[in-house]
Amino acid sequence: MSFQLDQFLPYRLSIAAAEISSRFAARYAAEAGLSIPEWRVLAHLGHSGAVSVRDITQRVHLDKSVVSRAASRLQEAGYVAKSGHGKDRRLIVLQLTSQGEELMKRLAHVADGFQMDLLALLGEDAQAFKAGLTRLLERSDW
Amino acid sequence: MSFQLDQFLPYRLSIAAAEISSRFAARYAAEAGLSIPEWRVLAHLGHSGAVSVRDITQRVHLDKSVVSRAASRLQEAGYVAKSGHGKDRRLIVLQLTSQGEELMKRLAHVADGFQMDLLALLGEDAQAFKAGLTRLLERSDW
DNA sequence: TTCATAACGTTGCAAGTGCAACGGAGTCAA
DNA sequence: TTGACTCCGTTGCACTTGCAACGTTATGAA
Repeated sequence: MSFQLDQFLPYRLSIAAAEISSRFAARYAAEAGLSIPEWRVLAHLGHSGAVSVRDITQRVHLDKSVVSRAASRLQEAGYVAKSGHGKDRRLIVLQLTSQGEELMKRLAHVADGFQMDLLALLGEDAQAFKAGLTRLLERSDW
Repeated sequence: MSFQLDQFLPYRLSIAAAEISSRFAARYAAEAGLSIPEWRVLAHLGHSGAVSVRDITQRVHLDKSVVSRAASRLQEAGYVAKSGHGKDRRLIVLQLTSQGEELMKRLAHVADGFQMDLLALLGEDAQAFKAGLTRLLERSDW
C-alpha cells in the first residue's frame, strides 16, 4: 500500500484549517470588509488594550510588516488610533477607537457563534480535539 | 470577560496547521527542494498513477494554475513526465518518472516518520483528534 | 453538419506575504 | 559624552497565489 496524501495528518489539518478560516473570514468580510490580518489585529487589540506593533506581532503570528499594514488600514477605516509612547519613542501605541470597540463587540458575537457551531460539529470529539490542539501548540520547539 | 483570540478555535487550528506544515515543508525542501504544491502533486501522482491536471486539482485543494506550474517545475526537475491523452486531446496526462518514483519512496518514509511523531505528540488524544478532523472535513457544505 | 457552449491547461495580472534594509531612537560600555 | 550595537515601525522588492482571460478541443442541440 503506497503513501496516501489524503490520509496524511498534516495535509488533512492544513485543508481543514484553510477551509474553516476561509468560511469564518467570509463572515467578518461581510460584516466589516476585514482581511484576516486586520481581523487578528482588531481582535487582539480588543482584548489587550493599548499595545505596540511589536506586542501584536509576537502574539498573533504575523510578520511585523503585515501587522504594520493592517494597522494602517484599520486606522484609515477609523477602527484604530495610533499614538506615540511616552517613554520609548520608537514604539507606536495602538488602541481601538470607540468605533473599533463597537465593531469588535459585534464580531465577538459572530466569532462565538461560529465557534459554537464548530464545537457542535465536533460533538463528542470536541474536548479531545481541543486538547490535541493544545498539545500541538505547546510543543513549538521541535 | 472579553473575546480572546488565542482561545478561538479557528485561530488555534490555523496556527497549528501553519506551524506543522512549515516544519514538514522544511523536511522535504531539504530532501528535494520541493515547495508545498510540488510536494502535493508529487504525492498524489505517487498514489494515483497517470492522471490529468484536472484530477489533481480536484483532489489536492489547489488552484489549477498552481498545479499547472508545479507540474511544469517537477517536469523540469525530471520527476514527472507529461504526455497527451489518447482520446481527449484537451487533457494532459501526468505521471511520475522512475526518478520521481524513487524520490516519492524516500519522501513517503519521511512523511510516515513525521506523522508518527505527530501521533506520539498527540498521545491519548490522537484518535479523537483524527476523528474530529474527519468530521470537519466531511462537513464541507455549510 | 454547423454553431453555440463548456471544459482543458496555460498565461497575465493584481494583490498579499515574507524577508531584508532603512532611518530613527534607545542602551550601555569605554 | 561618545560610539557601537540593538530594537522599533515602515517600506521596497521578489515571489507566490487566486482569478480571469485565452487558445484549443470536445460536446450536443438544431
